[in-house]
Amino acid sequence: MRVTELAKAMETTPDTVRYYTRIGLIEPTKSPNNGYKIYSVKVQQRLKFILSARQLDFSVDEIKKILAESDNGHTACPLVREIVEHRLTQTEKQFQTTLLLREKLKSAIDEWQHKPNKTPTGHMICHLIDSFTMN
Amino acid sequence: MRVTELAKAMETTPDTVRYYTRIGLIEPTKSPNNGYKIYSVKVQQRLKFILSARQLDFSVDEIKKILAESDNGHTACPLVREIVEHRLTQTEKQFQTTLLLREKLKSAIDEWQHKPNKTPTGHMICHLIDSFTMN
DNA sequence: ACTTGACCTGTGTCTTGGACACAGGTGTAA
DNA sequence: TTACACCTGTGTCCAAGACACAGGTCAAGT
Repeated sequence: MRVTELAKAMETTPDTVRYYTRIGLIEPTKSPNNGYKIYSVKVQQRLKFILSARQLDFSVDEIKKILAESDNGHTACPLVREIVEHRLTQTEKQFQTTLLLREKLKSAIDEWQHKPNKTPTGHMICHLIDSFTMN
Repeated sequence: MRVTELAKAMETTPDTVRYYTRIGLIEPTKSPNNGYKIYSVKVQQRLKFILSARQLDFSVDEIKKILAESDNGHTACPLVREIVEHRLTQTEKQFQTTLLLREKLKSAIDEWQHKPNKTPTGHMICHLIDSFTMN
């Protein structure tokens, strides 16, 4: 398979496949006649794994480590468990941050509803934001 | 004021001040003797505005546009209203995404609890992830 | 055989918002 | 004077691809 073909089969983009190839996560062979990259079924399975891990928001670097472990014949499971735990705590934080931002934005919109537009003065750029200072 | 002094006064980092300076959001003058950048009170107010907008997750590029409008003597308020609306819808999406990810991670951890660690085989890298396919 | 044109290829560069590294300058104390 | 802590500007780096681009491929049409 060539890059676009593989991308379609795995429901991702050619650029993503190229990127993973570029950083050495997957290793195609070179077609001798035109130099195009050729991906085997084995590589396709590997890509599937990578994409699944990405769905769980594993970083590419983390995935690289997992694959390295696996390539050496060792269990990657403990590492995977560790990463997923870490990612959950991070996601919780992210969740709180997003929640807070949402509230900020809502209350800004709310607060600005009955305020007029103003021309900037020397010491004020936009009174909406200038007067909207939160913690 | 010099860079670190300004950063401390505005509760941000010198690197942030340098960055905004580098991209032209704020314009210090040069000290003639040592070439250091000197920030006026006017610039400090401008930086305060920028940081406030960043708190609402405005992008630096959006802020640049707002400042440009204001620098030309026009109201930036309509633009600000537009951006904040847009940012809210984006944040809502982000919120849903984070929510979904959190659930995924939780159910992964849950599901993996009673599964053993396994050594990789030729067609399997980590059975935890390999068997965890969602939507 | 030739040509058109659509699609495909690899490689190089760009993105965000700063963080970090680094060589050298400044300033105060001894 | 020297030592040393701190400060400075500039250059580079980060993640995870997206995008641009010059050139290659291939089937259809002539």
